[in-house]
Parts: sequence; C-alpha cells; structure tokens
Amino acid sequence: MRQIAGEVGVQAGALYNYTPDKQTLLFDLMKTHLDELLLAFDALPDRAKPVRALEQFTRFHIPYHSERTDELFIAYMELRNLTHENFAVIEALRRDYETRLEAILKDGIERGNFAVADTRIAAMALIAMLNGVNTWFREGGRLSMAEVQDLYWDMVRKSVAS
Amino acid sequence: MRQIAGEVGVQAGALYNYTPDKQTLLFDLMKTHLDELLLAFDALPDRAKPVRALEQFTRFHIPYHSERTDELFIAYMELRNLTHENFAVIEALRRDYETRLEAILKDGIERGNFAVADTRIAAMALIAMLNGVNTWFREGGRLSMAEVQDLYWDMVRKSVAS
DNA sequence: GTCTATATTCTGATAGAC
DNA sequence: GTCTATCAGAATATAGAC
Repeated sequence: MRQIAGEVGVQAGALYNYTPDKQTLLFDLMKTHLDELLLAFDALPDRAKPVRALEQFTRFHIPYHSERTDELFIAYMELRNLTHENFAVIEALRRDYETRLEAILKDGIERGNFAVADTRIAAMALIAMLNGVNTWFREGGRLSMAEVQDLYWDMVRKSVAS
Repeated sequence: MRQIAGEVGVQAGALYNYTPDKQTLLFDLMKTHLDELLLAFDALPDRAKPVRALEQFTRFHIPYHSERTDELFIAYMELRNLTHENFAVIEALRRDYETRLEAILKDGIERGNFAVADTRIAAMALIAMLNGVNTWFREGGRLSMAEVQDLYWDMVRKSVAS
C-alpha cells in the first residue's frame, strides 16, 4: 500500500479514502480489467465467417494485453490472494471471455472450417498461447507488433484447422 | 519462512541451517527444478523423425509439469523476486529448455515436416500453450491425463504443420 | 481529502542455550 | 541441528488534526 501511495503521490493513509482495504483494491483492479476487456471485445464488428472471427480475436487479444502487461500479470498471479467470494466473480468473468472464443470455435466446427475435439480446452489452450506473448514482447524489439500478430495468427489458424 | 518451517515441522530459525537467506532458498528451488527438468528431458530416447520428437516433447512436458504445479507456478511468478545475478542463471536454464524444442522445430523444417516462420517464437508459443494445462487440470476431473495429452498433441502438431 | 502519528501484526534474520 | 527469545523493519489499517 505504501508503494502504491508513493507512485500515486500521496501518503499510505490517504489511499483508504478510495478503498476500504487492500483486498477490495485488488478485486476492483481485476474486475475493472475484465469488464473493460469484455466491453472492448464486444465492441468489435461481427464477423460472419469463423476464420475471420478467429483472426479478429487473435489480432485483438495480443495487442490489447501487450498494452496492459501489469493487468494480465495480476489477473493470473494474484488469483490466489482473492477471497473465495471475490475469486468466484473474477473466475466467472474470465470464463466469459473464454466462452467468446469457444463460441467462435463451435461456429467454425459446425460450418466445417475447424476441427477441434474439445472446444473448451482448445479455447483455454489458445488463450494461454496468446498470453505467452506478454512474457517476452517489448516494443522496439526484434519483432514489430504486426509481425508478432502474423506469427501467432498463423499458428492459431493451423492449430484448429480441419 | 515461518510458513515453510511449519509445513516441514520445525521452527523458523531452524531453516537457516539449510539456507543462508530467503533469496537463496528461492533460487535453489528454481534452479533445482530446471536442472531436473533438463535432466529428465535429456534422458528420453532420441527420436529420428521430427514429428515423433515433437510428440515426445508434448507428451513429456504436460505430465511432468502437472505433477509439479507448484514448481511451475514459482518458476514464472517469482522470477521478479530474484536478484539480477540469480535471474540471469534461471533465465539461461529456461532458455536451454526452449532451445531443445526449437531444435526439434528446426530439424522438422529442414526435412520439410514443419512450416514455422520463427522457430524461437514458435517454441515459446507452444510451451506457453502446454503450460496452460497447469491452470485447470486436476486428476480425477472431466478429462484423463491421456485425453489431455491427445488434445494438446493434436493442436501442437497442426500448429506447426507444413 | 490529505496529513502525521500510531496501533498491531507480521517479516526475515540472529543469538545463545541445549 | 533444533529450540526459544528477540531484534529491526515493514506491513495493513485506524484516529484525529487541518
């Protein structure tokens, strides 16, 4: 709390005008992140073809999280520091996002574009793969964001191909 | 330290007979984990065909880490709590493991089995995908370990297919 | 709304007896 | 090699002045 206060430019005690305690602050941080993620994704234009929808998901997910590395890190690392009630809320939101991707996969299977034995597992696997970008990507590095997206889209596309 | 001591069944002070400080304990934990991982992987029989080698990697990596969920969690989450010197050592070992997978991919590309634009990125992407199993897999759940391996191997295989 | 001061608990680590 | 006792600093959180 002192560290947060320092970076904001106030004393530690002043933080408690904004949050009742540290647990609530963490929860609000995580909930806001996931609410905004879902809102941003749902604001994307509809794509009729599953392959285009999956490409859109990939090219949305990677840069969105690359601009929010701290949020993504906290979203996974601090899960165990939530109370049971708070964990349930966050877990449900995370699951909502997975379900967006799963819906794309299901649609693609019905139309014969994709071949995936278990859509829930495939959705989690793809998101885990895309999240991995966060551990190494730095702006100004060997690869541009556009190149990274191309590389991952190629793997995503093929991994669920029929 | 008190919590560790409690689980081991001694008082906190007694731990310092085994480690000079907490930082060294964390470093030793992570280094031992990675040393053993590399040792275990290198003990696998050689596979001439790249596709078989990649399948072996997949079917080794998933259960190995599923039996060591704490180690994998620590290996990623506690990275930032290492000193610069210790971080460099751990990072090099992690990179060694990635290089094992990258070598398989390079071999497969040369032989025309795989099509991957960037082997380093592909190796990191695949490991991230496989590590994701750790966040949800529980023995006795909906899927058996064998089924999980089959599902992921299918995606791994296709994602780098030519 | 922020400050200072402080209560309380916890933390990593050390000292010395056994 | 483990124990008890303890230190010094850090942690979350609260109280009351301004």
